[in-house]
Amino acid sequence: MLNLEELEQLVAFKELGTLSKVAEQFLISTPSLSRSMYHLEEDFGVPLFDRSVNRISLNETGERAVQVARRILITSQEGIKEVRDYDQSLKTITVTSVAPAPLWTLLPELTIRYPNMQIQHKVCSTSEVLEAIENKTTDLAVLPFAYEGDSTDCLPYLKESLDIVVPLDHTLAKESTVSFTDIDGYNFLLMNQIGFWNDLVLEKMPASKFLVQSSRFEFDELANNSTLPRFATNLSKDREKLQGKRMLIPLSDPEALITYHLVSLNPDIRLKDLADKKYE
Amino acid sequence: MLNLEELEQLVAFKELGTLSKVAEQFLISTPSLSRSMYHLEEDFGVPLFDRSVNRISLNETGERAVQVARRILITSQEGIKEVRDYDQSLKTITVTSVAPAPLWTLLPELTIRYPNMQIQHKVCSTSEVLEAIENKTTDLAVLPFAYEGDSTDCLPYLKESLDIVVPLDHTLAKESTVSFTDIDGYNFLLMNQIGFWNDLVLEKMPASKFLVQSSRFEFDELANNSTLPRFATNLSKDREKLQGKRMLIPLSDPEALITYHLVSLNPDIRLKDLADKKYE
DNA sequence: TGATCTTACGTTTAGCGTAACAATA
DNA sequence: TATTGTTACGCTAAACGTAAGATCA
Repeated sequence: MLNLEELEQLVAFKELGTLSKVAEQFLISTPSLSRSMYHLEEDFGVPLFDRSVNRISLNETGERAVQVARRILITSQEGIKEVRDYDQSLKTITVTSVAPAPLWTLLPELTIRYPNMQIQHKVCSTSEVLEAIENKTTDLAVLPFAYEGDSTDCLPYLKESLDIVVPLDHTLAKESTVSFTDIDGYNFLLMNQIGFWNDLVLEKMPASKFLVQSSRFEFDELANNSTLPRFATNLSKDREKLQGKRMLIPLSDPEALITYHLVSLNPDIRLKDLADKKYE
Repeated sequence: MLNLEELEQLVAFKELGTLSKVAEQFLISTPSLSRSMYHLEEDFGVPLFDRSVNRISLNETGERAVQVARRILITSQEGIKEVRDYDQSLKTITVTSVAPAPLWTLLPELTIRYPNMQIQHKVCSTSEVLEAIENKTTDLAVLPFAYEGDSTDCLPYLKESLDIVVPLDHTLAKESTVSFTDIDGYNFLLMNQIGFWNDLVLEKMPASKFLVQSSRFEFDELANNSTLPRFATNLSKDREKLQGKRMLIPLSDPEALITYHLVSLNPDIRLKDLADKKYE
């Protein structure tokens, strides 16, 4: 039966050319390696080397055996990785959400309810979340609408409504509500990595330009020290930081009020334990 | 590093269910197997089993590890076979011919010239021989025409011309030559496994029916004890067996006289040593 | 009570390194 | 003469089997 370590030595011999160098690399003696090479010939059942008294080299069959050895070693290494990854996946709950807000309550809840599990989360676009559901590459998904899978577990979780934040002397500041049509054309400050909302405002406000920020710190600095309007929601953490210098105006469009739905792809995670009770 | 024998034991455990049965099959003790299973968990680096005090079973990761183990073992077994086959191919000269006649001289010549090599031969249709050349699955090929490969070694080898053999009182017996058109419609006795000639007569004599024989003995019996016409060539071994009871009539069509060409796909086999000197 | 798995323990053996040797460049 | 591969030999560590123990059906 083949021995994977000897196969590695065979591949190393192909690359280094002499047993001495292989011995150096593997930190073993040359006699040991010499024996390994004989052993390989026994295992394959055919001669793999041309030998003169102090010279050993691969024959044609040996060259082929090196290719075969590489293939077996790769299969083995990938196999180990596959098993380890699978083991890890059993210990990890993966959450994929269209927006960050639902994660603020969901992740702590998961941490408490599954204390032995690692929680992994990701915010991305609606289409990417749907893809993750179809491919079952996530345990838990958060969508801005109900998922119409056959037997897929799906429950409403949270409502979020979009507002705009403008300086008190802004043209729009006198309005009590605005629509996307009203604000289309104004340039907005926009935080990156907010998944779903990104796509929505880009679609609804084609005439606007967005100053997209990836860093929260820089976003906050710009938000407080410029007259550029930005977005907020009923769940925004910085809702109270307006300090009377900014005005909050809700968006009247129905698309600006969405209900997040949880989708569970993992039978071990029951949504009834997680979903807000007011939806029961 | 993984051990292939332990992987086999893992697969066997999946199939047999208990270590005792695996131990029986592998002719080793159960403690040894118990240790192997612990060792596998070390190699993969993750738990593979659920253990109670006198019960061991695969967990989810273990089931996945069994699939991985099967894959590695198959890769390994196929690899060994590949190397052995390759080694064998280096010791074998494969000859693929469109007809048997060229082999009668070619095979003995090869046996003498390459005494350490096994000679393997096969007679098949022209298209199959061409395929073998393209795929390089043969060392030596015999075609009924010259092969127009770029740098491919190709030399003429032998001429063969087709005759028909009829009883003395046959309608055609008075002719000194015949064409395929003349004999189309007559039913013929035909030996199987003559490759190229089969295809030719079937193409040239669409109105004829052929009584195909696979056994040389039965063919000879029918040939001598029926009035059915058959084919022969200038190289036929049974040419002298006519005993005055049958008549040989050559075919006049140019297609009935062909020149066999040797094609070598193996640089170690030089055609100059094999091809008939009269073509030089 | 029989079947199953694990632990403990003594033994065997397979594999390793050192030393020595032969041959090459 | 330095480098390389193989053989010989003694030793170590890994692997094995037997025996014994614990648990479950």
